[in-house]
Amino acid sequence: MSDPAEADIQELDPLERQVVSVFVDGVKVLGLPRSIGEIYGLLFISRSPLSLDDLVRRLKISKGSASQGLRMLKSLGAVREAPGNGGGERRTYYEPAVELKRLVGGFIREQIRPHLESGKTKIRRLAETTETVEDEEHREFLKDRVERLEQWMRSGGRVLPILQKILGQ
Amino acid sequence: MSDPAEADIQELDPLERQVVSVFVDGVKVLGLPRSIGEIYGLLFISRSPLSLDDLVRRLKISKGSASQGLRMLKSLGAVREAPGNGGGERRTYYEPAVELKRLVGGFIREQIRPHLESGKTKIRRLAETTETVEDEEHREFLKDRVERLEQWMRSGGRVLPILQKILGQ
DNA sequence: AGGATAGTTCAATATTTTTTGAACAAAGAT
DNA sequence: ATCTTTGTTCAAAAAATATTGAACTATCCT
Repeated sequence: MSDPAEADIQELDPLERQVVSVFVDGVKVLGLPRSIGEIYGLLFISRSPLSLDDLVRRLKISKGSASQGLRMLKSLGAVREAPGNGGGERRTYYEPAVELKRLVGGFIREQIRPHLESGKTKIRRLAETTETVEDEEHREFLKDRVERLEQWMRSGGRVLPILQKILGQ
Repeated sequence: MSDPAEADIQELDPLERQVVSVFVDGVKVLGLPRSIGEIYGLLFISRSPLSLDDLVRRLKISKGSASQGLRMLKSLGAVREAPGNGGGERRTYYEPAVELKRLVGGFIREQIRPHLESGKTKIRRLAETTETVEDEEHREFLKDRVERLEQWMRSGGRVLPILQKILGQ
């Protein structure tokens, strides 16, 4: 069942390690866990799709980590299941999405938008609280600040599509 | 020396708590520690500049946290020392920078650019490693991937100034 | 049905990051 | 010169986050 010629490859070679390290750094900037970077990095530099088990073996991470990592990467649209490995193959193989547009889109959709939304909600509530302040001068100051927050949110909303457009090339 | 009427204000009022909470969420998205959000948030909603000691008392954080937090916020250009509180005042007071342009600029300069730079360096080294691969077909595949990484970095570099421009309004 | 292989879930553990607090440094006041 | 107030530093403690691994579910194969 096992193909020794492939199964024996365990450790990452130096080049693979370099690539993984680039992505580990990359995802850290985005606030995602290291395992995400490792998984995506290895997929990115592999010529053929890898199974969950390949990732576990080669990266020496737990099955749990690999499973959760793949789930998140799928939700971000950063990996997809490799299409039709013909006949009776049960295991699923994964390949990376390598178009920046798609990666950025997924990140914005999954990680940025939700926070922007919940921020807007909080700020709306804040605006209401502001109204109840008795002292007029103070109230005007607060309104001014809340107004500014709302402006920031609007700018944020405007900038995302533009970001996507520029990075989709 | 102490002005009881002011010094007695300890707890944050509900509105202040709401604002602080918005900023705590906000900085979390950016990958900055909660204390940064608390400090900036309280400054943002305060009508007059606050001293390090005010922050410690009102936010119930340690002097160390306040000091380090203020240092980071200064480096980001997100707070500045309040100008000339006249005569013999030794303590320094801080006020927030409230222009989005400045905040975004500081964040990009301090948090994004350095990572972009070190990423580029790593990728340059990677390109060299790629050259040493014997098998031509494999080498060509790797070159293709590294090329793509370089493209991503270029896109990143191009997008930052545009971001700043759009948010500077 | 029973066995084997693939993959998921989640409580416990490990790691990383942040915060604290006490010692220290700087500088004005007496 | 010494005391006092203000602020900084950094090792240790606490909190937050990620990873593990074992129990579980699903599905295919005989």
